[in-house]
Amino acid sequence: MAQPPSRTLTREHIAAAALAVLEREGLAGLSMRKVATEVGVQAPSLYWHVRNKEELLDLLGDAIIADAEIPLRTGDWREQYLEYGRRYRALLLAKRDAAKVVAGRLTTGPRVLAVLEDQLDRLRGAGFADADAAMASYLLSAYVQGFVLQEQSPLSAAEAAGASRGQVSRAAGETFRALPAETHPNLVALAEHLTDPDMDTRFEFGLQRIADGLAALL
Amino acid sequence: MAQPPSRTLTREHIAAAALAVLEREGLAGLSMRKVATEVGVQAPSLYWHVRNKEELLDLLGDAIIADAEIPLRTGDWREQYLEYGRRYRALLLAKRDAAKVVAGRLTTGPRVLAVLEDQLDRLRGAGFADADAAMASYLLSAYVQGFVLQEQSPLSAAEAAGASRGQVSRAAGETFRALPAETHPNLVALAEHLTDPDMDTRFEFGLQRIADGLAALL
DNA sequence: ACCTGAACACCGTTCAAGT
DNA sequence: ACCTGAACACCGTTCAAGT
Repeated sequence: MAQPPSRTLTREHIAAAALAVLEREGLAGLSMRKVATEVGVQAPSLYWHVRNKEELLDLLGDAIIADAEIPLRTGDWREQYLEYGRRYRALLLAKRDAAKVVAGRLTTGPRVLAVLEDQLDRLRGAGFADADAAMASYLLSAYVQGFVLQEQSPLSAAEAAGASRGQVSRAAGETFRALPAETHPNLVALAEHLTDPDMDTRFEFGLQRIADGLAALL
Repeated sequence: MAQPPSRTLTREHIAAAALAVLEREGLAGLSMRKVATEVGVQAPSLYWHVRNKEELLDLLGDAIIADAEIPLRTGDWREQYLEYGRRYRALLLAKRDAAKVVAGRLTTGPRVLAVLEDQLDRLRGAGFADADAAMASYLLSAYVQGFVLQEQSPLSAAEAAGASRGQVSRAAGETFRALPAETHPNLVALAEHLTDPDMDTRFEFGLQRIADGLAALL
C-alpha cells in the first residue's frame, strides 16, 4: 500500500496512486488522504504537487485515457469511426467509475490529442467539411460518455446491495409490465426491450445510427 | 431560508429544498445539513424520510425532470423525436448541475413515464420495430445527457475563476493553434471549429445525425 | 410517528514549522 | 524544495432520547 523508498514524489506517481484507489474504493471513496497514504506520504504533502482535489481528478482523468490507441487504418472512415467509439467505451469500462471521472472534464494528454488528430484527419479525408468533422468528433464522445455513464452506474438502490445486473433489469421489466395497460400500453409491451441488459447491442445500435446519419452528409 | 411552520415534513418538501440548495450552492455544495436547515429541521431528521443521501439525490433527480412535458403531436415522428431531444436538453440546462444529478440515475416519476410512453408510441406508429423503438429512446437520452454534461461543466480550471465561456474557448483555440503543424495539422486547422462556443448548433448537429440514422431504418 | 443532541469517523484545505 | 503535525470547518450517519 505505502510506497516505500520511491524518492521524489511526482505528479505521475500521484496519478497512478489515485488510479489504484479509484479501482479499490470507487470515486466516492477516493479521498486526498487515501491517495496520500497510497503514495506513502501525509495528505497535506499532495498540495505541493497539486492545487486541490479538482486538479488531482484532472490528473486521474488523463491517466484513465492515457492508454488510448489509434486504431489501424483499415477499412473506410465509417469503420474507423465505429472503432473509435468502441475503443473509447472499452477504455472507460476498463476502469471503475471512469465515465464519472472523465465526463465533463477536458482531457488534453498527448495520447488524446494524437487520437483526435487522427480522427479529424480521417473524417476530412473522407470529404467532411471542416465544421462537420469537428462536430462529428464531438458527437461521438458525447454519445460514448453518456452511454457508459449509464452503463457504469448502479441501476438503482438495488445497486451494491448485491443484486446482479440481470436481476435488476428483470425487476425493472416487472415494474414496466405492471403498469396499467390502458394508460401505458407501449411501456407494457416493450418492457422486455426497454430493460434488456445486453449493453453491447444497445451501444452498437446507437453507434450505427450515428455513423449512418453522418454518412448521409457526404 | 428556514421553512417556518409548514408542519408535517414530506418527501416533496425535502425534494423542493434540495432543489433550492442545488440552485444556490451547486451539487458539490449540497449537503444533508444544508437541505435540513433549508427545510427547517435538524440533519438527522431527514433520515426518517430518506434512507441516505443517495436516496435524496434520487428524489432530486425526479424533481428536476418533473416538469417534463409531452410535445404536441404536430409534425412527423422525426420532428417530434428532435423536439424530445431539445426539450430534454432545455430541462437539464434550466437547473444548475442537473445533468450531473440525473446522469446514471434511473428516474421513474409519473411525468417521465408519460413522456416515455408517448415517445415509444410515436416511434412504433412510425413503423419502427419494437426493439428499435426502445433503443432509439435510449440513444436519445444517452446523447442528451452526455452532451449537457459537457455543456454544464466548467471547461477547465479557468472555471469559476470568472473567465467567460467565450474567453475560455478562445484560449482553448489558442492551445490547438499553437500545436506543431507537422504533427497535428488537423487540430491546428480546425482549432476554430473545435472550440466554437455555439452549443446550440453543436447539439442540433448531433441530433439531426441521429434522427437521420434512425430514418434510414424505415 | 417524527424530531433532536450528541457523538463517531471521516472529509478538504491551510499554515506554521521542520529538514 | 519538499514534507509533516496540528488544526479548522465541514461532512454522512447512528442512536439513544425526547415528545
